[in-house]
Amino acid sequence: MIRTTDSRSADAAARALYGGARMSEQRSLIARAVLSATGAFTADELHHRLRETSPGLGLATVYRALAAMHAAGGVATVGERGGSALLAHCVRDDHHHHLVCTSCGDVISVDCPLGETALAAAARAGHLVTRHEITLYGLCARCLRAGGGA
Amino acid sequence: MIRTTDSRSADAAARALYGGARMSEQRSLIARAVLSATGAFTADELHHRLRETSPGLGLATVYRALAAMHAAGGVATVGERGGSALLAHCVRDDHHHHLVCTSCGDVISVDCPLGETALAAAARAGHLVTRHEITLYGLCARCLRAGGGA
DNA sequence: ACTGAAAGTGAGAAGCATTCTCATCTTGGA
DNA sequence: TCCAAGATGAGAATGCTTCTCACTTTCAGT
Repeated sequence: MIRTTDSRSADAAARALYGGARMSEQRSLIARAVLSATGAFTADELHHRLRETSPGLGLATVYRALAAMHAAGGVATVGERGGSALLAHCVRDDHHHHLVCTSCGDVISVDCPLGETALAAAARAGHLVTRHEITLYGLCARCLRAGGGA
Repeated sequence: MIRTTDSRSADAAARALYGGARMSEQRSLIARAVLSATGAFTADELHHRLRETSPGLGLATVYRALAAMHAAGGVATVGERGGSALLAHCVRDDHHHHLVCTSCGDVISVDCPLGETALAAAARAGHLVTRHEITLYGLCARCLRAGGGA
């Protein structure tokens, strides 16, 4: 395997994304691309990015690696863009959601805004909420300052 | 056009779903199926249901009619099931969300649980939330009483 | 280091929901 | 009634994602 500078710590971080499963050179590359990604990405975007340095990498491999990381909690689905799932690197293991910046694509983790009281209306009516999905879109602080609000 | 009992009021209700656009026999049938649906449905489910009485009805026609109703605000996307979009009849024109009963498929409209304070965390960090999507899954009061919680 | 079974890979086919194309009706205002 | 805009049905096309298959790589146990 070709090793680059800082490969040991990068390997450890990459391996962590898969939750300790078997590691291949391709999965390592994919994990590093996920770790170095700024913000959200689609599987296809990640594949294109990786193709620049690894022309032989298959799209199915990217999907499989992302699925493995998803299962291990290393990446999360944070929304959708143009019909494709938007993914992002995520290490928080507590319950939270994501704010996707529609300007730069960056992803900010936010605490779940749904508390006991917020769901009181449903509870009062006798319903039980067992699962919820929240996706937030907006502008991150940087883009907001840069004039995104103009 | 074949007319059934109560067709005049049904027509009016059906027409309203499209927001006053041109009306065809097929669109009328589709709108009535939407109005009589109990809970959420996918485009394909609706098509199958309609096929029983209207064998010639095309799937594309159902998709087009649903898109028209969606644009007019007569139906809303309330979640997803097995890769297909879950739709439901919805007439509330204020901002709200939907609770999909995972047992019977019924859909309950709920007020948006996100208030000013709920988004304070994002605001404090300097971010701006411009759009959000919330999908709630759980059990409706009826299924809960019927032992769904067992 | 060697071995073998389990797991990963690449290419392309397949699956699926949804949209588009096009020739042919319908609709509804003039 | 007339007719242009709009709707329809069948199937092709599209795009995302998953599966298949033959082959290669990984790694625990030796």
